[in-house]
Amino acid sequence: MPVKDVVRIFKALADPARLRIMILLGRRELCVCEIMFVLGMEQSRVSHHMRVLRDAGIAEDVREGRWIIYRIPEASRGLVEGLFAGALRERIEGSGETAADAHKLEACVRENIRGRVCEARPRLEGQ
Amino acid sequence: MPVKDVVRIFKALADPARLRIMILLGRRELCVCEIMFVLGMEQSRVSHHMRVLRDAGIAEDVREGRWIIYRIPEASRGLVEGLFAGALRERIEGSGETAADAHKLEACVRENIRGRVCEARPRLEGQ
DNA sequence: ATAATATATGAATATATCTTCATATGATGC
DNA sequence: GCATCATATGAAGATATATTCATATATTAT
Repeated sequence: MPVKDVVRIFKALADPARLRIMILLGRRELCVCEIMFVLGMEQSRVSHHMRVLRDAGIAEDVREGRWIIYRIPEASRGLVEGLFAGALRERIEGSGETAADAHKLEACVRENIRGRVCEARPRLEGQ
Repeated sequence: MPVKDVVRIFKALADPARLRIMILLGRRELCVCEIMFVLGMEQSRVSHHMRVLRDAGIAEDVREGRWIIYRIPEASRGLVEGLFAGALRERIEGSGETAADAHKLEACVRENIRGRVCEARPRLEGQ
C-alpha cells in the first residue's frame, strides 16, 4: 500500500467528527441518521464526512431499503482495529468523550427514537 | 487524552513527508539535514513539518552543538509504535517506498556525506 | 402517480494547510 | 568580533478542506 494511500487514511481520521464516527463504527454498523443523532450534526455534513471515510477505504455503505448502512469493510477491519488498539485506545477512552458517544448510541438503538432518528429503522436482533 | 489531541496526531501523520519522517524516526534519531537529504526537501520545508510533529507531541528536539536532533519522545513511543504496528506496517512496507528511504538513510549515516549532509556531524557509536 | 423519507451531491464560501522566500537565531571556529 | 553552519520563524500566496445551502436520487407508502 503506497504511502499516499496511508496518508489518505490518516487524513480521513484527522477530523473530530470522522474520528468519533470510526470509533462508533468499530462497535456496530450505523445508518446516517443514527450518526447525525449521536454527533448532533446535520445530514449533509455527515454525508460529506462519510464520503471521505469511504474514499479512504475505511468505511463502506450498503443499502437496506431506504437506509444506507455504513460499516468498516471486512478488508480494513484489521487495519482499523490495529490503529485504535493499544496505547491510543486507552488514551482516547481515558477522556470519556467517546464513552458519551457510545452511551448516546446505545440509547438511540434501544429506544429507537421515532421521528428524530430514522423513524424506526428495522433492526436484526442484537443490533 | 481528548479527541482533539488525537486528531492533532492524525493530522500530523496526514502528510506524506511527515509520515515518512515518523517512520524514519522510529528507526533512529535524526538531525534536520539528514531528513532533508533522505526526503530531498529544502531546510525550511522540513523545519515547518517538524514543528507540526512537535506540536502534536510525537517528535521532540534536543540541541547537540549546532545540530538539532529529533526523536520520538519517550512518552509517545508506545503510542507511535502501536500506530504503525501490525496491519499498517505490513501495508506500508509492502510498497517499498519506505524501504527506499531507509536505505538512503543508511547510506547517509554510513558515508556521512560531507558537504551535502550536515558536514560530518559527530555521532555516537552504533548510530 | 404523488408524497414522504433517507441520503447524496454540487456549488459557494470560509477556513486551514502547505510551500516558498526572506530573514532571524544560536552555536562554532577563526 | 566576524563568518559560517544548522536550524527556526514569519509573511504571502497557493492549495486543500470543511461547512452550508439548495437540489437531486432512490426507496417506500398511499
